[in-house]
Amino acid sequence: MSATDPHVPHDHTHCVSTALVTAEEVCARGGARLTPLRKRVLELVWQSHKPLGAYDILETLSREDGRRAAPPTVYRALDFLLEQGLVHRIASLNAFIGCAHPERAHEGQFLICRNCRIAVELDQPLIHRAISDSAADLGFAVEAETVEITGLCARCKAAA
Amino acid sequence: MSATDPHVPHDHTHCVSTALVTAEEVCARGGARLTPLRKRVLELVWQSHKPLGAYDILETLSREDGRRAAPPTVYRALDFLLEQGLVHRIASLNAFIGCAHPERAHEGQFLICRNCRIAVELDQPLIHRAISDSAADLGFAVEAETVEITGLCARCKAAA
DNA sequence: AAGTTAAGTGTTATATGATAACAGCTCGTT
DNA sequence: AACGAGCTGTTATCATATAACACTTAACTT
Repeated sequence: MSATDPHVPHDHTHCVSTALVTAEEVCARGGARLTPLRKRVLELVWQSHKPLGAYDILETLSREDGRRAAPPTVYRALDFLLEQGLVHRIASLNAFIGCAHPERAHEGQFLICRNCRIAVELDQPLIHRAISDSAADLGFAVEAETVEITGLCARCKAAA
Repeated sequence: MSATDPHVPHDHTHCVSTALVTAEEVCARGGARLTPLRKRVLELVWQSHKPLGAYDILETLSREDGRRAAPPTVYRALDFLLEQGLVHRIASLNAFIGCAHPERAHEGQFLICRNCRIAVELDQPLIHRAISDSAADLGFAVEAETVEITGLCARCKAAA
C-alpha cells in the first residue's frame, strides 16, 4: 500500500469513503455508536485535507439542515470522534482533521502548510523516540504529544 | 552553569531578575524598546514557571493600576515579547511562558505537567533533528515547530 | 527649541472558539 | 407500556483574541 500525498490531486472521494468505512469498523469493534450526526461531522472533517474549524462544520451543518445547529452539537460529535481516534485536533490552529490511521491509537505529528493549509500526518518513530527519551531522562511520564510543524509544503515552495 | 529544575523549590526572584537583565540586553542589541509596560508583562509571565493566560496577566495589571486594562494592551506586549523571543506561546494551553534562553533564536519544546502545571523548556537537538529530517524528506520547508508534551512530572508522579 | 513623524498605548466594540446546564427525544430492555 | 441510558436540541455564557480608531510620547529633523 502507498500513502497518498494529499498535496497531489487525487480522487478524494476515495479518501472519504475509506475513512468512513474504517470508522464504522473502529466503532463496531469498540462498541461505540457512529450515529448519523457523528458520521456526517466526520465526513465534513474529511471534506479536504485541510484542518477545519468547529464553526465551519457548524455552518455547513446549519445550512444543510435548514434549522440552526448550535456549537455543542458539533463539539460533542468532535469529542466523540477524538475519543475514538477518528480525528485529531490541531492545537495551533484550533481546528480538526481526519485521522489517516485510526486503527491503532497514536499521537499525531503534522506538517502544516501555511499557504495551501494542507496538513499531512506523520508517524515518525524517530520523533516519537526522541521525545520519549528526553522525557524519560527527566522522569516525566508522557501522556499526550503535540507536534505541529508549520511551513511551506513542497508544492507551494516550488510555486513561490 | 547548571540548568535549574523549575520543579525543585528555588530562589525564583533570581530567575526573574536574570530574565529581565537578559531581556534588556536582547532588546538593546536589537534596537527594540523594552518599555515599562512590556517589562512589567514579561515580569508577570515570569512570576512562576507555569504558563500564564493573557487574561490572567490582564487581571493583575488591572488590579495594580487601579484602572482596568483592556485585552489589546496585554496582547500587544505579548506580541512584542514573542517577536523578541523573550516568551513562548503554548498553543495547547493558550498561555505564555518566559523563555529561558532568548539569546539565540529557537523553537520551544515543552514538557507540561498536567498536575502542577509547570512547563519545562527543552532544547533537544535530537527532537529538532528528527523533525527537520522528516520534513526535508517531504520537501517541506519548516518555519515553526510546536512541540508540547503533556503528562506528569517526576515530582507529581512520585507524589501520586 | 519647535515641528514632524513613527511607535506605543488607551478604549470601544466585536470576532472567534469552547463549555455549562437543562430539556427532550430515541431506542433497547423489561 | 414503563424505564433508563445515551444522544441531541437549546439557551446562555465563558474564554481567547483582534479590528479600528483616538490619543500620547519618544525620537528625529531642521
